[in-house]
Amino acid sequence: MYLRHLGYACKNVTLGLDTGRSFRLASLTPERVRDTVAMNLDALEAILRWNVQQNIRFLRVSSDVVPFASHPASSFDWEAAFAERLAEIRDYAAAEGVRLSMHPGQFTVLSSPRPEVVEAALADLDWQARFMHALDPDEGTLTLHAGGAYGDKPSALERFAYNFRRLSPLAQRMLILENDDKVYHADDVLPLCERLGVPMVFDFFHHRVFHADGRREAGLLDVLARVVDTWGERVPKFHLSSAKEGGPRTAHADLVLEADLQAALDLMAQVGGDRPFDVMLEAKQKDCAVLPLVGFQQAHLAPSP
DNA sequence: GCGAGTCAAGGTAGG
DNA sequence: CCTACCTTGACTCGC
Repeated sequence: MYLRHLGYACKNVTLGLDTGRSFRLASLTPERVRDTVAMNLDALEAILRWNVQQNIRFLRVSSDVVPFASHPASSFDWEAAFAERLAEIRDYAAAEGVRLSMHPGQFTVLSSPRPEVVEAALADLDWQARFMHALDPDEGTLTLHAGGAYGDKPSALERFAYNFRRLSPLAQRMLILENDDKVYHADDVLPLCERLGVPMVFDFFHHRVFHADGRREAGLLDVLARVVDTWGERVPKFHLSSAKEGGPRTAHADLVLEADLQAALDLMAQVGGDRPFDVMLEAKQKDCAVLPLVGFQQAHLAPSP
């Protein structure tokens, strides 16, 4: 397999632009939401144009792009107000072959035993699926973690599966599941993905943090092959970070070491098959982590026929 | 203009 | 029971 796109998340350090500016709930008015969404979409388009100039074609849009979108106190209809603007950006991204994604945050939990938490998560995933569909209907994804364990992981997984089926068809189609660094590792997430027919985004860094002793490396190729299978005809997506030196072992570094990317590419080469995959770099310095690796990425693209 | 206090939301680990 | 951590700063107020 060969690397297609490298991407980064939510904001651009070089340009000083952020797709997820927000404000306090106390300041919530329809006008404030409208102004903020307009600003975030302008930032998104400027970032996309800069990215294309740098040959970067993969970006995560912040889940705050529409502040309080699923909050009961908000009545702003972003779909009606920004239909044309979203279509413009969608057309630009499509013309340039740009892939987009979103990643609902830590509060979006489908496995929770608390009904109000699950209801909020369903509403959250629903609007983000519609937003993602408006921008990247073909390859857009919503990345989610499996949530908490609550002292009984099998029951939590059952709740996840049950609540997954309560999502809108669009949200079900856009959702993908990621292994985390302390509760649901790849061996938990992969069977869930296979059971639900949901693609799995494999996070190399979380996997390494979880298996710090290295003893999981033996079966890793089999896991990766199954991860790729969960994507069917779609292009698989991976997450990669380097460890922050001296920080907590789960912390992301400012940049991504070329050696860490190379290690991931070596593994993927061993998985085999002539098909592409994308890698989202999760690093503090965002675009600055991707830039030095773009040339590296070009060298690993499949040769043109 | 600036520094300090605060922010919608969940969950885990450790004391 | 409480705090720090994931994340993740940056918004908002009061001076």
